[in-house]
Amino acid sequence: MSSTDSDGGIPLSVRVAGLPSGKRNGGGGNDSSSDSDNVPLSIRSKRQLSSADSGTESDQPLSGRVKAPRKKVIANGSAPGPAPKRTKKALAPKETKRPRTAASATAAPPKKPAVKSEPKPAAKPSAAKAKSQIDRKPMIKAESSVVATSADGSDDSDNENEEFKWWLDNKDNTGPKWSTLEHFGVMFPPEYEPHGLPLVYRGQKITMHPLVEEVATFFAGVLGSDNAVNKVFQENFFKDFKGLLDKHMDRHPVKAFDHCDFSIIRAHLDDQKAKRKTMTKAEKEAAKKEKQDIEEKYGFCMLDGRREKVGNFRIEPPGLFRGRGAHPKTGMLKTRVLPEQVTINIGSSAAIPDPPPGHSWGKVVNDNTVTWLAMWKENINNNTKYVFLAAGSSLKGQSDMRKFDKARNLVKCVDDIRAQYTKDLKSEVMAERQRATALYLIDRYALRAGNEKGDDEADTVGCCSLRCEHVSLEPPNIVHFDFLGKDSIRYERTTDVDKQVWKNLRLFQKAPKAKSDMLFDRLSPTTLNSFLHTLMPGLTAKVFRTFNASFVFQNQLRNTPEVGTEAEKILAYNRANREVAVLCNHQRSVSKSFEGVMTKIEDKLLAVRYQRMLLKDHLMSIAPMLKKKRPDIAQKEAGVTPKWIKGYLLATCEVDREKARKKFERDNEKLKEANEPAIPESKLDEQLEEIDAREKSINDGTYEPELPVAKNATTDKILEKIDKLTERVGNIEVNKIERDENKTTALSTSKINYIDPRISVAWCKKNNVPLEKIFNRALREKFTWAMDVDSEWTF
DNA sequence: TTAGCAACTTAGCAACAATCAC
DNA sequence: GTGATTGTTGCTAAGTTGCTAA
Repeated sequence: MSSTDSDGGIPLSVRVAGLPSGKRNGGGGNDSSSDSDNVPLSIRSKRQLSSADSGTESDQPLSGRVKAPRKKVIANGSAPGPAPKRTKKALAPKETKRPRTAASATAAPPKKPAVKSEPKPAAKPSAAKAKSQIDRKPMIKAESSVVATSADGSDDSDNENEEFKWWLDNKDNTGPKWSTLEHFGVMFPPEYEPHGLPLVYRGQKITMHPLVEEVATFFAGVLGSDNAVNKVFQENFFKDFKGLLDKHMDRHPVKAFDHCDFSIIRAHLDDQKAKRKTMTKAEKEAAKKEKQDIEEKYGFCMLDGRREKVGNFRIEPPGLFRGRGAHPKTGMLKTRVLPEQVTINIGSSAAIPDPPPGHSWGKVVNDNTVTWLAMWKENINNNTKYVFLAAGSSLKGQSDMRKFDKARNLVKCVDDIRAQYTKDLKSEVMAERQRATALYLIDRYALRAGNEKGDDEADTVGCCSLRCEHVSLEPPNIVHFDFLGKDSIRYERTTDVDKQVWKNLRLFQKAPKAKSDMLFDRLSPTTLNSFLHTLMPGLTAKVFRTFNASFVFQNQLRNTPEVGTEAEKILAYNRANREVAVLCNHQRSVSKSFEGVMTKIEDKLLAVRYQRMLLKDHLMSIAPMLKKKRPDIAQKEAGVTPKWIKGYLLATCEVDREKARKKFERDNEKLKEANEPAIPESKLDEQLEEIDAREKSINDGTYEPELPVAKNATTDKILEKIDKLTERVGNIEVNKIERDENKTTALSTSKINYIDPRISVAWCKKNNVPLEKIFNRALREKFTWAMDVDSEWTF
């Protein structure tokens, strides 16, 4: 099934998206504006209207005039008027006024009271005892729960913990996240080791203070990337770099970025990289062992007595902030995190991990209402960074399962919700009409909620933060979206919408609004989500994305051929996955090697077809009667033209020459090592002459190609070989199509985050496709909880 | 009412590892 | 065995959501 259709090339999933019912749009055709004024509000709408009526301008009756965003009024205390971008107040890093966690010894109790199910120890075990204490605990294999359900036959009986299937417990998840928690803390990046190489400034070599040199080395590391030539990146880097120069180096001459030359340091980095590549086997083994030891120590924790994998146990190393898109802070120095900045969260009876020698932890808390093991604040945006458990852990799994179950609940009430917002599209209350329109877009196009952003962030938007300039309208009901979404990924789509939605969008853009004004000036994710809570417990804008992704996927899987090869079934699976990725606008940049790879695949395809052609021709010459039984034998091979054949054959000559030379060199090197006489050069010359003769015959047109079967092969043997080549052709074609279709679409994001894994498991069971063909190890680990569903399970 | 924050999920990319083709 | 290619993993930025203090 094609992913597009005749009316405008809009992806099918986007237009109709395999909806749970045919009621997606409700009032598609009936949209006279006089209607809208007379539609009786539902009881719910009326109640909302009355509560919303309590005194804000958002509830004014609809009219041509649209008030400027409220925020603007409040911020300036001046008359309403068009505001440019709705922004958060610029945030200066502020001291936290409301600690949510309790420090183990001195801090006040947490605001959100932690449920302490562990008995308080009389005294803290010493840090020195920590390791021995954890070592005594039963160990669970990293992929414990996977082992229990994996098909690889590996041992799954050596530990009772491996049988722990939390998803079979019908426990509500509102209580504490854990009862006991033990871990070794976090791992810090290694200290900087100065190399002593200079920065060259206006031709003058400047040896730097180690703290300055470190930052210069960060910049040398990005040379050659887009960042290095990004003016904002350069400016932000240089500001921080110069600050360090001024602080640590008296009378340095560095004034301007443009005169800084980091190439000596860069050469050193390249050299180091090359050295790492030429490590001996023993060195590689040692490095691997060291990595394993670190992962063994920091990579696991004991959660409620079970050994669970920790995710990002490494503290982020210092470097240059690589904000995406046009981020105003990109290039700024991300400073080194010290243990004193790190808060450790651990069970109250567990041994507190040792901080690095000479340091202490910022805080140690015992908060079992949260899932993080450690946290710190980064200096760029004052954001909190957390150390969480790995994706395959029970905590993450539970959260994932809840997410998909919630989306699945939406299936039951989505028709009512759609009916509700369809009705509200004509509401007399502007706020309601905007909310309904936004909800339509979120539901139909899987848009994100779209929170406000600050001036110190990249200018990206979601549904609620769309500005008039992001939407252009074309009668009667065509909408063109063009904006930068999360990660500054462009969302560009032309589509037909419900007529009332179109009218609403036109109304929301009406003067005096400027292009840079908010499209939904009476709406925010908070108000939208509050409304959604009234329709279904726990419902938020985000749930629609999960719901629609999973639903579209399940519907698209219906295109799986009942009789077909495994490759064809997987192609259908990937196509369904792609529909979802397109719906969610999951893009990736085209790899640099894409064109080359496609050319190679095309060459490979033609080469196999050429082989098949030779066999067909041969068969026709020895058994022409087969033409009736196997008409495919007489069919021409697409693309295998005389011109292509000649070019291909000549290219093989060149390849064979190169091979002969290399083999000759390699063989002689081996002989030299074994102190044996070398093969004379004349042997190579003989081979090359043969190839020359072949090349000549190709050019003459007298070349007799070699058959890919024995000369005396029976017709059955030849047919068998033809069939094998046909299968290869099919596989290469499928591969080619998939690659082309996936050029700019990232399938993995939706697979990891949006598509209910139970749909995939059921599909595999139904179609006899091994799960490992569609879920890699990490996904199988992440989704252990989904493995038990049967082939008939539906979302 | 709203700014600010905590606690999470979602996201693309680059480095690394595994596999493939020769 | 080696280099090329492909798949996987780790990293960390960038979102969403819910809550609370002011």
